[in-house]
Amino acid sequence: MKRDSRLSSVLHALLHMHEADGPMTSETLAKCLGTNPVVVRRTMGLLRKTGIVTSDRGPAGGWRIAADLRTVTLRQLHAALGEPAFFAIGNRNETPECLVEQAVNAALDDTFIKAEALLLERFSQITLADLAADFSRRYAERRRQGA
Amino acid sequence: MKRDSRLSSVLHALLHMHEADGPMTSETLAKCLGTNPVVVRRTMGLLRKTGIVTSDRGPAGGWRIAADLRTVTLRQLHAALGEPAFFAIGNRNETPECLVEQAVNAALDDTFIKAEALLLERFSQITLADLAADFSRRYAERRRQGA
DNA sequence: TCTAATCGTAACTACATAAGTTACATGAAA
DNA sequence: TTTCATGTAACTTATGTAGTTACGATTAGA
Repeated sequence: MKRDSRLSSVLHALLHMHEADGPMTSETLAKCLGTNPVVVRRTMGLLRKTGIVTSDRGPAGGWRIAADLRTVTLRQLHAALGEPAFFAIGNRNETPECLVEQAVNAALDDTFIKAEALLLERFSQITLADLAADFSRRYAERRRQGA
Repeated sequence: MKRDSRLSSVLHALLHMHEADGPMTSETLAKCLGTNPVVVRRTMGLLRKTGIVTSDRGPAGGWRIAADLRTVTLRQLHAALGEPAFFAIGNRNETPECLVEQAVNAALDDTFIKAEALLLERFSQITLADLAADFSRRYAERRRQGA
């Protein structure tokens, strides 16, 4: 099963945009991510709808961050992407008549609901500013080691 | 992305086998699950490899549970199925050069590793006997309510 | 106004994987 | 020997992200 890597992609893109002076084009971002400009536009377009980024056409156009990094959480980004499913495992039938299957679903649902709550909770606590700070630490560390 | 429902399926099948007197055929199990006998054989075959069930060919053949329900956990069943991925979301690139992407991966990995640990922990605490008992409660409840 | 840069988007292909299906070989019981 | 049942290969279907091609729309600047 192919994994959805859009959250990873937009985080990567947003941090590069944060480091950049002006707007970044889909072309440039695509090179950073190792993908295609159309994929970038398609995915970033979802963030534009919620006001996290803006885009401008024409020469000197491109993508810019439109929000304070301290206020944008991973949870908001996940929501902006349409809240894709976290889990690759699920029930065979969500509303079964069979009592056996109801017992099975109850056990699995209980577990997955708790795991999803944990994920959402953590996602709501991590901001873009946190990631930017972590990048800065890694950058300083690499320079310190002369790499 | 299509969800893997094999764990749900084998749990459903195992509880029906537990309730049954003798062995159950792939045909019968397929009807319980609303699927195809070949799918049943393919999936149950994975459990046979780890000794959780046995199968016999010929007339009066079929599938039987070969383990004590109190000793079989959801974690063991997940392992028997080949430890399919829990998450439908992942990193774009698992071993990036880019420091930005490393920071992104670190944040996501930290969250997903903790969630996976929670899932495995809970799965290791739930046995087939627990599910069978829950089914019995539901069954008694339905009878009590005259349904 | 013309040109080039850039996004917006439709339409199609590629890919991965569980599930479903068909077909047939293998083996066991009566 | 017949029948029932599993074992398994091979193929199709379903689903959704990712990748690609193509082209229209918009904008800055000469």
